Amino acid sequence: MNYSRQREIILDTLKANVVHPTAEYLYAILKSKEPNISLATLYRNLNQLADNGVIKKIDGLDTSSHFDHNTHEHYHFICEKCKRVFDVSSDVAPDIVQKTEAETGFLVKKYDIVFNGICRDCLEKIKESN
Amino acid sequence: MNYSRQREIILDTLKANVVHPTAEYLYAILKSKEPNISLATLYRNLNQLADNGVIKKIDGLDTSSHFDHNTHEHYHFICEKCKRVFDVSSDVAPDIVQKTEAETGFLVKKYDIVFNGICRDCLEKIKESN
DNA sequence: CGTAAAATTAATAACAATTATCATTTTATA
DNA sequence: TATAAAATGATAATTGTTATTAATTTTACG
Repeated sequence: MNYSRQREIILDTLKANVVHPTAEYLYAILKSKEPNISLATLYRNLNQLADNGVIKKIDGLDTSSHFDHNTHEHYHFICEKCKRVFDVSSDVAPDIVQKTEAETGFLVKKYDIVFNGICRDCLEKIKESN
Repeated sequence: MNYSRQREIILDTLKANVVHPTAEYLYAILKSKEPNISLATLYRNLNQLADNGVIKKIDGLDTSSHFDHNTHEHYHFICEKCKRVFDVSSDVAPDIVQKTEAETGFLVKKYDIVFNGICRDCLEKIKESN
């Protein structure tokens, strides 16, 4: 991977985001910093960064991929009401890779856990309106 | 959900499949039984069956959704070599929903675990060729 | 430094998977 | 059996993403 100004800006922008943005969301922000950046450049670099383990690509949350600068082991929860994505600690599934490899005899290279449901804020709102 | 001949055939075909087919794969099989069936009908019914909990939609394995007639709690593994999809027992992550709800205060409605790696057969083949 | 090879870019065409539309047909039930 | 709701087939449209290409930028090295 050679240096590229665009990739640096993409990574910086992702790091500055507490959310787990989609490419489309990131693109809107990037456009204001770097008006000539191309959507293809964004996708190319996000995939490249993910392939090199610098960031993480999250699939299965909704129709598009999301991207996460936090590469520490953790999972994700998407709220069906507000659509926000939250982190879930890896404590909820201890030793899952070792257990899976032991059970199957397969080699696990990567894995992900995705939860769907209602977040605490939205649960509160529902409770209030009743 | 009213009865429909096409939906019955779709469900029967899915049940007869040990694999976890994509819509495209299923469509090829269906065509031979029911030549006039439409791809839109297939997608419509797969989503409908999944929404009603009759089958399960698996996302995040590869670029397309896969469908599973087995609705018992279990996870999936896709081999990056042979592309086959395998079941993984729910034992590898005991009480994950309760733990997640306790940790987050969120309501978990559904979740899925997807593993990527190399299956035992492909590991053997790699070992042999060395 | 200068320059050639390799990597990256912007722009956009192309693609694959899925969903929407709509006129017609099938199903449930009064 | 008449009628309203549900489902269908055909296909257009949409969405998210990747491929192509000519131009530009970056890197390696003489």
